[in-house]
Amino acid sequence: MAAGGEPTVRRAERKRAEQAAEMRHEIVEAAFAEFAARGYHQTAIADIAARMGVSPGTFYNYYKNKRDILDHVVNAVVKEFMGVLTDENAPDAPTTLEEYEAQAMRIAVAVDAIVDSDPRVARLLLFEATSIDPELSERILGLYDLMAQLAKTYLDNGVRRGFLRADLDTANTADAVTGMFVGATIRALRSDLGPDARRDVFAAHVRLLLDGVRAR
Amino acid sequence: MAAGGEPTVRRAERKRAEQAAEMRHEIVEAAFAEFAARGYHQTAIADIAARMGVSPGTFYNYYKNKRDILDHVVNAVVKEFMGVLTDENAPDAPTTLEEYEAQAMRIAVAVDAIVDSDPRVARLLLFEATSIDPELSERILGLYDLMAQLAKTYLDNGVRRGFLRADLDTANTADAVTGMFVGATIRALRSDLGPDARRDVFAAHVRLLLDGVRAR
Amino acid sequence: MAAGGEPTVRRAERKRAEQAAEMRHEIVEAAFAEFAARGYHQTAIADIAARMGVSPGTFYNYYKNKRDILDHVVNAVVKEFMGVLTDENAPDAPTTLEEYEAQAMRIAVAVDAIVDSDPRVARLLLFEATSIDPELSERILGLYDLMAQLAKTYLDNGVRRGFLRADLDTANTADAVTGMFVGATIRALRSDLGPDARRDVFAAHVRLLLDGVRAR
Amino acid sequence: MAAGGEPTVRRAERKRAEQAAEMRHEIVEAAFAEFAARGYHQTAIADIAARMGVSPGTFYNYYKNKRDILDHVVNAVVKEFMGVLTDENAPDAPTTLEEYEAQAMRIAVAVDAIVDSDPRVARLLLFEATSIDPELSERILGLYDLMAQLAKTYLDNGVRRGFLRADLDTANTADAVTGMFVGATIRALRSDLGPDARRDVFAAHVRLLLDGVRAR
DNA sequence: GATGAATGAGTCTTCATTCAT
DNA sequence: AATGAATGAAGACTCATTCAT
Repeated sequence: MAAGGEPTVRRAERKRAEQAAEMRHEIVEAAFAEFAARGYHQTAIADIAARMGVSPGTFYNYYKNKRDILDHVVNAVVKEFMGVLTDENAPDAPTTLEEYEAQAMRIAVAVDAIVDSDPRVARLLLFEATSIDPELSERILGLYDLMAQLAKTYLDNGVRRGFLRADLDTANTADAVTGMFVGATIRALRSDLGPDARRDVFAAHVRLLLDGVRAR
Repeated sequence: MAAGGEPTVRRAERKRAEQAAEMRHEIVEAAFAEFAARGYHQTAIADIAARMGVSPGTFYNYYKNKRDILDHVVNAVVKEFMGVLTDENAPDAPTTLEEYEAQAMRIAVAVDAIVDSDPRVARLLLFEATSIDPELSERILGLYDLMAQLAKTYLDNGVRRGFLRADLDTANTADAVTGMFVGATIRALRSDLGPDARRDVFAAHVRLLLDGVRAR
Repeated sequence: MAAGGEPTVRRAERKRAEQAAEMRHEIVEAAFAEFAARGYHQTAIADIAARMGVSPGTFYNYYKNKRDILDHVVNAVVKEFMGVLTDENAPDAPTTLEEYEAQAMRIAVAVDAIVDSDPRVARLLLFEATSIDPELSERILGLYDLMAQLAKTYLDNGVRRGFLRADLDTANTADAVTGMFVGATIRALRSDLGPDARRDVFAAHVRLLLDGVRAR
Repeated sequence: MAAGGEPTVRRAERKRAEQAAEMRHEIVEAAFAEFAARGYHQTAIADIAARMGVSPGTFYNYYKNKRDILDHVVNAVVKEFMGVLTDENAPDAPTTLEEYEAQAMRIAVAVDAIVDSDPRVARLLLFEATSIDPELSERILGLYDLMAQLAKTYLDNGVRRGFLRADLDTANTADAVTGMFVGATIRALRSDLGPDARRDVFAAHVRLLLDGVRAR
C-alpha cells in the first residue's frame, strides 16, 4: 500500500457500499423469516420492515418490489441447499460400494441437518415458492432436474466402477433417487423424530437405494 | 306414482335438497378449475362465479367463504387421489413377487393416469394447498402419513409372505417408497414425456424399489 | 305492446342497466367537478367518491382506473364544446357579409355562454388536459385542428360567395381565426367583465376578423 | 491583482457566492429540461438531481421545495419569452404601415424561432404551468394581460400615427391580437411544418391582422 | 334462492423531504 | 456544502363479503 492509503472519499464510498450490501442481506433475512413464518401472500412489506425496525419506504431503497425480494430469498435458500449437496460431492468419487454408501449417508445427514436447523428453508422451497407464479414454479422444478443430474453422475460413476448394477437405467433411476430424497425431506419436515429415529429413516432410505426390497 | 307415496311437499323438499347438493358440487368443480389454473390467491370468488355463469352472491349461499370452498375442493381432490391408490389395493393381496411387482406397476400407472389426464389435481395438492395456512398444510402432510401407512401394509404383507426381505424396516422403508412416488409425481408434472418414456420411468422406479442399485 | 308487456326479469335488467348508466354519468359529473376544482393530480379517487357519498370501491365498479375516468370526462366536455360550435353551423350557410358577421357573433356568444356558465369546462380542456400524458395532449391538440377545419369551411364558403377576399389563404387564415377564438376563451376565463364589456370584446374580435386594423 | 484590492477573505466569499449562483442556475436548467420532457408531476426531485449528477439532498441546499424550483423555472422561461417580444419593440416605433407590418412579422418570426429551437419553452408555459395550482395559473394568465398591454401600445401608436383605423377599439383588439399569437404558438407546437410553410402561416396571420377577411 | 351493487379494509408503491455524516 | 439513506404520508387499486331487492 502506498503511504497515505486510499483517499478518504474512496474509503467512505466503500463503507457505504458495504453498508448497503449488509442492508440488502438483512432484508433478505427478514423477508425469509416472514415468508417462512406466515407465507408470501400473508406477508406485507410493512411486516418485513417492522421486523427490521425500519420504515416500509426503506425496503424500496433496496429492492424493486415484493416479487423481487422473493426472488432473492429463493436464490439465497437455493444456494444454501445446493451448497450442501455439492459440498459432499468430493473430488475423489467413491470407488467401492462402501464408500458410495457412506457418501449417500453423508448427503442424507447433511440435508437432514439443514431441515433440522431451519425447517423453514425446506418449507419455503417445497411449499411456498411453488405457488407464487409460473415463472418461479418453473425455477423450483428446475431444481429437481438439477438434483437428478447430480444423482445421475453418482450412478454413472458407480456403474463404471462396477459396484452398481451394469444394466442400471441411470437417467430414470436418478429421478427415482431424487424423488426419494425430496420425499424424505418432506417427511423430515413433518416428523418430531429424535436424532436416533432419524438415523433409522436415513438408513432405511439408503438401504432401499442399495438393495431394494426383494428377498434374496 | 304409487298410492300413498310421499306427500308432494316432501317431494319438493327433496328435490330442492338435491338441487342444492348439485349446486354445491358444481361450485367445487368450478373452484377447482380456477384454483388449479391460476392458483388460490390469484383466484377471486368472482372468477369462480363467472365460470359458472352465476353471481358472486350466489357463491355465498352455498359456502361460507373462500377458505371454506378450498377445503371442499381439497377434500374432493384427495378423495379422488386416494381412491386410485386404494382401488388398486385389491382384497386379494399379492402372494408372489411377480404379483407384487405387477401391482406396483398398476399403482404407478394409475397415478400417472391421474397426472396425465388432469395435472391440476397433483399441482393443487402438491404446490397450492401447502401454502395457504398451517392447518391445511398439516392436512396435506397428513396425506403423506396415510400413503406411508398404506405402503407399509403392502410391505408387511410381502415380508409375511416371504417374497420381501425378512429384515426390512417396513415403517421407514414405507416412507422411502412414498417419497419415491411423490417425487415421481412431481417429475411427471414437469415432463413432456411420451407414454413410452413414462413407462420407462415407472419401470426404473419399480426396479429400484425391488432390487436397489447394488451390483450382484 | 303485447298484452302482459315485457317479462319481469327483462324489465329488472333494463332498470339495472339504466341505473348503471346513470351512475356512470354521475361519476363523470363528480369527477369533472373535482378535476376542475382541484386539478387532476390533486384529486384522489376518494375525493370523487366522497363527493357522491359512496365508497372509493364503488368507483371501480364503473371505471377501470383514474386515467379512464379522465378520458370520459374529457369526452363529455369535448362533446359539449363541439356541440355548441357545430349547432351554430346552420344548414343555411351565410350568403352575405352581414349574415356572416351575425353568425360569427352567434358563435362567439355561444362560446362565451359556455365559459360563463361553467368556466371549468374551458379550464379543464385548456389547462388541465394538456399536461396529463402525451396521448391526451395529442387528443386536445387534435381539437385545434378540428376547429381550424371548421373555420376553413366558413372561410371557403365566404370566398365562394364573394363576400370574402378572393385571395384569402383560407387554410392558414383558419388557423389564425381559431387562435383568436382560443385566445378569446382564455381571456374570458380570466376576466371579471360584465355582459356589456364582454359584448365589446366579441365585437372587437369580429371586427378584427372582418376588417383588420389597417386604416382605409 | 491591483495592490489594495479586496481582502482575501472577501474574495473567497464572493467566489462562493458566485458558485452558489451558478449552481442555482444549473438546477433551474436541469429542472426545466425534466419538467418539459416529462411534465411537472411526472418529474421527481431525484430526476433533476440525477440529470446534474448530484444527490437529491443537494437540491434542497438551493431551493426550498419542488414548488419553489418550478417558480424559478417559470420565471426564467417567462423572461426569455418576454425578452423576445420586447427586444423587437425598438425604441423607434413604426411610423408607417409598412414598418408596422415588418415589425409584426419580426415578432412572429422571433416567437417561431423560440418554439422551433426549443418547443419545450412554449409547452411548459402553455400546458404545464397552467395546471399546478391556482396561484401559478393566475400568474400565467397574467402574462396574457401583459402581452395584451404590449399589443395595445403598438396599436395606440399606429392609431396616433394615422396608419391604423382611427375608430379602433385598441384595448379589446389588443386582446384579439394576443389571442391570435397564442393560437399561432399552439399551432406551431403541433405542426411539422417546414420553414416555408411556417412563413405562410405568419403571413396569413399578419395579413388577417392588417386587412381582415372582408372583400373590398 | 339469486342477484350484483356497495362496501371498505388491506397493501403495494412512490417520492418529497429531512438529517446525520 | 454535499451526500444519500431513511422516512412516512398519501393514494391507487383489489376483492372478500354483505344485503336490499
